[in-house]
Amino acid sequence: MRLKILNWLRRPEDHFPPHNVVKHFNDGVCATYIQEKTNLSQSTISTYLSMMEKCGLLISTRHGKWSYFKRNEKLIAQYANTLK
Amino acid sequence: MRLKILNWLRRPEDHFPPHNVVKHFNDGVCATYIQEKTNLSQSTISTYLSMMEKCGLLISTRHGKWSYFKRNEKLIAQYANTLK
DNA sequence: TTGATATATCGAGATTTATCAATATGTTTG
DNA sequence: CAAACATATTGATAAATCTCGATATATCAA
Repeated sequence: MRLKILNWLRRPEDHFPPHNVVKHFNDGVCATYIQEKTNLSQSTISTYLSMMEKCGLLISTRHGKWSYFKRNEKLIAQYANTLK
Repeated sequence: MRLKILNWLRRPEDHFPPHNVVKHFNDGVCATYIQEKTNLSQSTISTYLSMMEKCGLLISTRHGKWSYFKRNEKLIAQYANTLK
């Protein structure tokens, strides 16, 4: 599921509805949208996203009550390279 | 540990002693050497290696009583690419 | 300030994984 | 063939992971 999330976040506009307040995906996608798309519980997604941030795979930005998550391309590229 | 094994098998001559009967690494490295290097039990390594073969990550060749394992570069490249 | 909404944390159960010892099977060699 | 050696399979346990519901915390909006 976390790999899927990483994939969706490559091009958020292809996988998520537009945000209502922040009118772009510059900081990624809000946790709620990700939760809805995965059908996992809110607590699970919250944990996943913060784990992934701690790992360096994601970058999170808080805008008011929402947390947005986007890929940390630099780190992801490094991971992928290590594996390769 | 399995990632380590995959790494060692990139250049067996850098990580394993030479084979006594089969005088090359053309088919990879025998299970015993891998087991010794990992310090995992024989049964664990046997299971790991056959899992990895089933996954397509390794190719195994039996020469007499020995089983040799080498990387399946084609499949590995595909995996790495998918992840990337 | 309060209620509503978004996210975070905690504690727990079910499932999966890592790993072993014991044993079985296969292969060579004297 | 029998002993010796290499590998495979089985059954088991401890640890890790997945995932949840309940609850806590943070933030906005009226």
